[in-house]
Amino acid sequence: MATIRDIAAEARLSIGTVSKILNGKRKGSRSDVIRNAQRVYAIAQRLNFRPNAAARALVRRRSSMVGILLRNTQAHRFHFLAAFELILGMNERLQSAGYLTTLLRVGDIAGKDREVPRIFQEKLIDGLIIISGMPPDIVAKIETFFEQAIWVESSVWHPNNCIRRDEVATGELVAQALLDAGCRHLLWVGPPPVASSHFSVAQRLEGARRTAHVAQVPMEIHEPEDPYIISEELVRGLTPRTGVIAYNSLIAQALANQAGRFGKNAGRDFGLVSCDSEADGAVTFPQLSRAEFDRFGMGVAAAEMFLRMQSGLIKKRASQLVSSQWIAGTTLGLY
Amino acid sequence: MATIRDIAAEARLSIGTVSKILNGKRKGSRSDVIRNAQRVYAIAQRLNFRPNAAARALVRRRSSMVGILLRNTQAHRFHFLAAFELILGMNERLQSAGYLTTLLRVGDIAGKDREVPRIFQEKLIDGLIIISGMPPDIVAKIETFFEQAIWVESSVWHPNNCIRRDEVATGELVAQALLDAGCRHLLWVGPPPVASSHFSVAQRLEGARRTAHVAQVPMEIHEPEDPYIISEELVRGLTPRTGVIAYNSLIAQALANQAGRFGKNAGRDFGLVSCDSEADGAVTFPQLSRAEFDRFGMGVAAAEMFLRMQSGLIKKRASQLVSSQWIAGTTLGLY
DNA sequence: CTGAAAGCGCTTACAG
DNA sequence: CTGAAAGCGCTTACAG
Repeated sequence: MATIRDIAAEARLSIGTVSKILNGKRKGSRSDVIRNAQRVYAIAQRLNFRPNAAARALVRRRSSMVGILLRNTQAHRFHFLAAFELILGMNERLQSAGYLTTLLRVGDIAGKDREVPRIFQEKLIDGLIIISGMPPDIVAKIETFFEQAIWVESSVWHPNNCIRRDEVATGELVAQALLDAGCRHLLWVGPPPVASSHFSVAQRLEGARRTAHVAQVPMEIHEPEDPYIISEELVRGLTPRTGVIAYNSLIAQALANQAGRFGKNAGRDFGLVSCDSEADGAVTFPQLSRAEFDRFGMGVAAAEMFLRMQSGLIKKRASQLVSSQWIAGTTLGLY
Repeated sequence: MATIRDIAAEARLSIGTVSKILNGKRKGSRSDVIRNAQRVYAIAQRLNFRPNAAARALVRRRSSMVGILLRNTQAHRFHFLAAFELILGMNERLQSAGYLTTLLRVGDIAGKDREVPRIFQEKLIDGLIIISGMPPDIVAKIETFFEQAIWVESSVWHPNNCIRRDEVATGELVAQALLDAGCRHLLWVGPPPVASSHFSVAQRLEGARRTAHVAQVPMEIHEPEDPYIISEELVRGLTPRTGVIAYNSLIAQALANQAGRFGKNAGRDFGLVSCDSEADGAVTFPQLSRAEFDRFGMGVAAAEMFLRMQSGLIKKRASQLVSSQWIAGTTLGLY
């Protein structure tokens, strides 16, 4: 592995000078200066020279690395797939700003058994981006160690440094669409709310509930243990006046599949909307009327937030709520 | 930010001693030795001390970081979602071995416009894990800069350091299942093969073709521009003796959706299998008969390969082919 | 512009 | 065990 010292020796220059040349810190145009630079470039290239990032980080006092923290649990696998789009968005923006991203996953079992991620044991990253909710002890650790943290789609919500989807508005949006289409009663199908639920579970329902309330339309709530298993009874109860609100598009797809078995079609025999749109859903179930949400874009926005924070231009960055977009589809119901 | 020097000052010990204590490099039991250690621990804790990773990496001559290289293209989004499971598997294993993973994405546009990822410009990672195919110029760059590289699900296939799914066997597996179920003609539905196609496109088809050939059963091939759009004509042609082989479960789901509109049911009115099973598919279309594949597990295996390589126990690690598993489902067809 | 020197924060032979 | 010293590979004031 060639070092700057090897280049200096070959070029018969000091390592300081080589460093300056390689970092473009000279602007002179004297012929010997130019020639030195060209010699150095040539040697560096021939030797496959690449500066040692650790040495650089040490002297610059920053690593230009950002950590992306995920929760490491089996139960969150779908959320994880969605998280990937966020991550790719962050990666895109951060990579182009010269940052490297490192994926960190933190377990769920609190206490001594839990392996403490290396990131809490070493000074390594310049800052942290946290995706989704975290257990309280992890949140506490983050707040002690990382001044520079951005919370994305997380249960943590401060006036600053947070970004998340406006889930209440999403619930309102889809419920209103069903009402506008003529539905006279609503039916919510979502996962059971538990303490560790993602905030979207409660907020989407809350938004739908509000809208139903204002319109004085009744809303029934289904929160089965496994929301992807749709009961026959539920399907039998569907009428053209029913507007089903699925928490996400997987539930919507499962419901449409099950309804199909009983000869019922979403859009013809009942109304169906989803609060969310997973990547695959847009391909396999494009007719689904739904609220969509640009996760990649939010990743970019979160990275932007992070970069501004790093630049020190502003110590704090006001939190952002991101709106959903409406995708009409054909499963809305009667007009 | 506290450094080891701060601790040394407070503890009235030399920084070398503090370093040794913090790294558990002493085993004496003299009372003053023990007391020193405890003082140092206490001070480190109080000061929120974490060793500087860059300094450590510099002196140890290794960063304990692994790069995971992905291809950055719009066209690969579905592949990317699958890649995430691989990544999580790698991350799991590597994190527990004290490695940090950094996500690298490399663009598709060759030539000067393409931003050279920082990873090719700095000495930073101990090794690289490459996921999926890469353009030739990138492959060349990797081979010059990284001796320690593992190729995962990639078009690159050497006798060593590679791991991928056995796609020919997968094609054989699903085709045989249809034949065993009594299908008398097969129908392949997949993406059009182009130069940059993933190797699985050609290999799955190849496997199916071989099996059909051996059984002397005809096989028709559909490779529409957009394989997720299933034509009415195709659906009309389906009979109980037809065995449809979908390249992946998204295509299978799209086909099942479209067939449903014409009152045709997979498993009753025709046979349907998928060569692959995306995460979402298992939830929304559990009845689908398909070949499955543990991506997380492959990620772990790839990480394992990497770790052995790093440990230097073996310079090269023989390449591995991973088999698919058969998930029976109910869409197979007549018996 | 160029070079010698100090220093980033650690680890690790080497004496004591 | 402990401490002083060298060194990991760079960057950057400071003189010249």
